[in-house]
Amino acid sequence: METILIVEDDKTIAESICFILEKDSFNCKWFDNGKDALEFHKDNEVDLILLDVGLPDMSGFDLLRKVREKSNLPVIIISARDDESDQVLGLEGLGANAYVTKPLSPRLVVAHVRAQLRMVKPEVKSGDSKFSINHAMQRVVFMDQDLTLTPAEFKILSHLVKNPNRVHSREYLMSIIWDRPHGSDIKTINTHIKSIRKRLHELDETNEYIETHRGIGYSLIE
Amino acid sequence: METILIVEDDKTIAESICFILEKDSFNCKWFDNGKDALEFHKDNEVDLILLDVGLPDMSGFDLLRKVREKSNLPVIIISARDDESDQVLGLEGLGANAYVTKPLSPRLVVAHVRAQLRMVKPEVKSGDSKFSINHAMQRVVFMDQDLTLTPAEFKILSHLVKNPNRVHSREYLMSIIWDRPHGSDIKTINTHIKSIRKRLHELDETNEYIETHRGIGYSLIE
DNA sequence: AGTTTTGATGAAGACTTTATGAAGATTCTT
DNA sequence: AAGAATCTTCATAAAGTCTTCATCAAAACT
Repeated sequence: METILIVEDDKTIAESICFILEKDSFNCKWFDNGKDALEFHKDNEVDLILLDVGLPDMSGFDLLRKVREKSNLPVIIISARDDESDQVLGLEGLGANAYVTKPLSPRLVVAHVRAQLRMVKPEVKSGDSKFSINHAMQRVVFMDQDLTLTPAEFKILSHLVKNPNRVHSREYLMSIIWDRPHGSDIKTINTHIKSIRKRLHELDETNEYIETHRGIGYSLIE
Repeated sequence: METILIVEDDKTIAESICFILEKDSFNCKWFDNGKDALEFHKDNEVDLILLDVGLPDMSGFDLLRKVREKSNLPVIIISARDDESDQVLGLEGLGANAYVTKPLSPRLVVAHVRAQLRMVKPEVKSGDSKFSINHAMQRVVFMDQDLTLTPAEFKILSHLVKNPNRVHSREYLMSIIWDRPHGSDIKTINTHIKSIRKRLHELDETNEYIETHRGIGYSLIE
């Protein structure tokens, strides 16, 4: 599920956007200031940012600049001002991906969000990957065969399959296994990865599909 | 060079957009009707479409639908109407990527074009450097190939790539590797630079990309 | 030219992170 | 409640990475 980060100091607006997005089965995280949002972005996997440029603690543009130092993810700017030079600065200078002006309709926001995410994650579905997901059966299909996985293994592997070719930190993979915080050892993930690899090897000796990124986490290679 | 297809029946608008885009070194192709534009798109490589929804022969939405049957390329809709349900239909239903309303400023159009192309072709962005950063995989891309780097090497090289053509002291590069103060020998950096150079040489014998500045530090040359 | 300083290089060892197998703890099923 | 499956922890092995050191080469200085 995609995580959308909303940075918006107007609670009413934020809540209505969140409400719509979550009804559309996005995972929504709201911050009313730039500092906390940056913090969250640093430690968590975020798929898109909705950013109000008029924040109390720092300019939205500053926040965007900071985000862009580290990542490339889609950012949609929300602005009260329909000011052209602001738009150009945001889009061109700082690398925002879209710009919507207030008053904004929730439907339109969702439309923009979808339009951006469609570009970033085009081939979640049936590419020529050796993997696919059978949600109904809670199974991952690998080379046309159903993999027998434990619940934790399924959560991890299906996430990797949905987001291949990118690194996922152990912390993030942990958060996928548990709904609520759980003070377990981060190395637990190593063990789960080990058993997933073992199951994959039973069907395909030759290749290594899960790659280790030292000091960071794991990724699935297509 | 990127080819932009403009579908717009107002000659004045089309010309001014073309003028700006070509000054920005895009290759621009203008059609005043949907049929010819579709024809062109079928036989030529197009990187982005700027589409006026109010066309004489067919609705821009129909054109968009036809384009989407075959390809996924970014489409920016130009509309005289600031009508929300049109926007939602274009963005969500038909898969447009952005929506701008008239009257439109050329600078803003270029900003939107760049914002879209940046997503599709990440390397188009600033300059034609041989380096870019693959954030998702925590890798530096050099001449279209992923470099395998250790964590310390990635931290150093990605910093150099983000800030090319300027000298970075060893002290500063050290501070990038460690979060907290760490009483290590400053010459450690020399060794890291050595191994980064070695990896670069494996892909490109001829050139020297990292320059030594005696008594100061290192810089990356573009 | 000779001396001094600074950087490059290759290799060794210390250190850190990950893999692995197995045991204990927990949860689920029957 | 017993048994099975799963999850977590732990100890140890293995792999990978970082730092240091000795030596050589290059540049700067006298």
